[in-house]
Amino acid sequence: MTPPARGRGHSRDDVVRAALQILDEYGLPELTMRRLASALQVQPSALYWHFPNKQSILAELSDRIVSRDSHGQADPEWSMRVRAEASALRDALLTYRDGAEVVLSTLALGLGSTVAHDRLASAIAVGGFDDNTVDQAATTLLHFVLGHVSREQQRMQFDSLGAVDSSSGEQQTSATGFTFGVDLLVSGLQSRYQHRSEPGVSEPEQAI
Amino acid sequence: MTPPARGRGHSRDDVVRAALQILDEYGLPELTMRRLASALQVQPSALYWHFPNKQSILAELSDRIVSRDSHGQADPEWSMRVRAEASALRDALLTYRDGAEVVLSTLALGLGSTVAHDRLASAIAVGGFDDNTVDQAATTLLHFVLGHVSREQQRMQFDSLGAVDSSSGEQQTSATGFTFGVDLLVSGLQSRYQHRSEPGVSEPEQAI
DNA sequence: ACCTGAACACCGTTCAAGT
DNA sequence: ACCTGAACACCGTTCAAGT
Repeated sequence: MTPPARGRGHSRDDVVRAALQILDEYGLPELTMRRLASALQVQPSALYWHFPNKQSILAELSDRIVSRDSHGQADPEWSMRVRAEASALRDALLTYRDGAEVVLSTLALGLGSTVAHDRLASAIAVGGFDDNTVDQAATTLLHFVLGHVSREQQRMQFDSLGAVDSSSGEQQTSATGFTFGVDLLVSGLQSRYQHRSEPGVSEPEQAI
Repeated sequence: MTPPARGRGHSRDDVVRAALQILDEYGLPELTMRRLASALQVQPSALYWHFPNKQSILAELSDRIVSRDSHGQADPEWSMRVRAEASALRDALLTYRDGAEVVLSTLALGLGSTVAHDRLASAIAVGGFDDNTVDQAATTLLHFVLGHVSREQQRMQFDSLGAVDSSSGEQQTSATGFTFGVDLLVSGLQSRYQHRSEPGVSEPEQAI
């Protein structure tokens, strides 16, 4: 099963991969249906056999960018797990040019999967918080990560055009700011709900 | 001083006010240069005498939306002040349809003023944190507020099209989620830096 | 100071028709 | 199953010229 069915034409996956390449190489504003079509040596209208519209292509890109799993083994400590998950998400977004913007705009339209939110949520859930807290905290953290990386990538693009000083400080400042924000949220969770977990080591407390 | 100089034509301010009205009435996707021009009974090219391009108009809108001051007198307690400032920003964004999106996209392009960030920062600064902490926390909070309200407005728009159940729960859930996120960040600040408060500034601030 | 007229170089999307 | 050809209904922006 999962039949190849490859006659001559392109598959849906070909479209997505070409789109990802244009995105990474030239950025989101250059990712047009016409340009994507010509990269596949096809008429623009041909794309509409594979996808109903441009936004659905962007939603697919968003899912692929975010779904790139990376992290090593999971830390038993929930707060470390949250940090690791947040960093993994940041890394995934940084993998493609304008990655955060793509995910952000897809989210703003209510499209795309919830995998990013869910990954953060399940890490937080290890801390034994109630479902509502887990969901809200995951949403807050997701907003922060997307906003932060979006600005990070914006600055990267800005710097790449006539940067005077692209020396040491910038990336460190970015990563430091990221860590700061994540830690702030983790601290907030710890201080307000720490009393819900037992003082032992790594015990199977969970929400769902 | 501040000469009227009103001959016959429109002022820069006329353009902005017309744009704000289109934004609020029909939403961001309908706010095109051509539509804006026709609302002013003018050719599209006339807009380029007032502004260099569309993005600069959006940046101006962003500033106006965010600059709407509202809050009553300032609470002496820094954490209450932060909550009030965050709520005021949310209210300002909710004043215009797609308000959060406009500000978010302007911020993403590195345009617009920093007044939103600065207001949050000065509220946090009352807590006596070091400059770096103030700046990072303000950025984190700003990202959260923009992300949250953006989703809120997206849902409002979605619900307005064929909503089955627009009854009680929704707005309460939204406002609750907002409060939760702000409180989470405030708690994070309190738990990690409470010991840093300055002796002579105001009064001893206390948590919870 | 403020705008017109006309054009340029694009967009996303639809749809009948082809193979 | 996958694509072409041609069109539709738009965009933002430029620029000489007008008053």
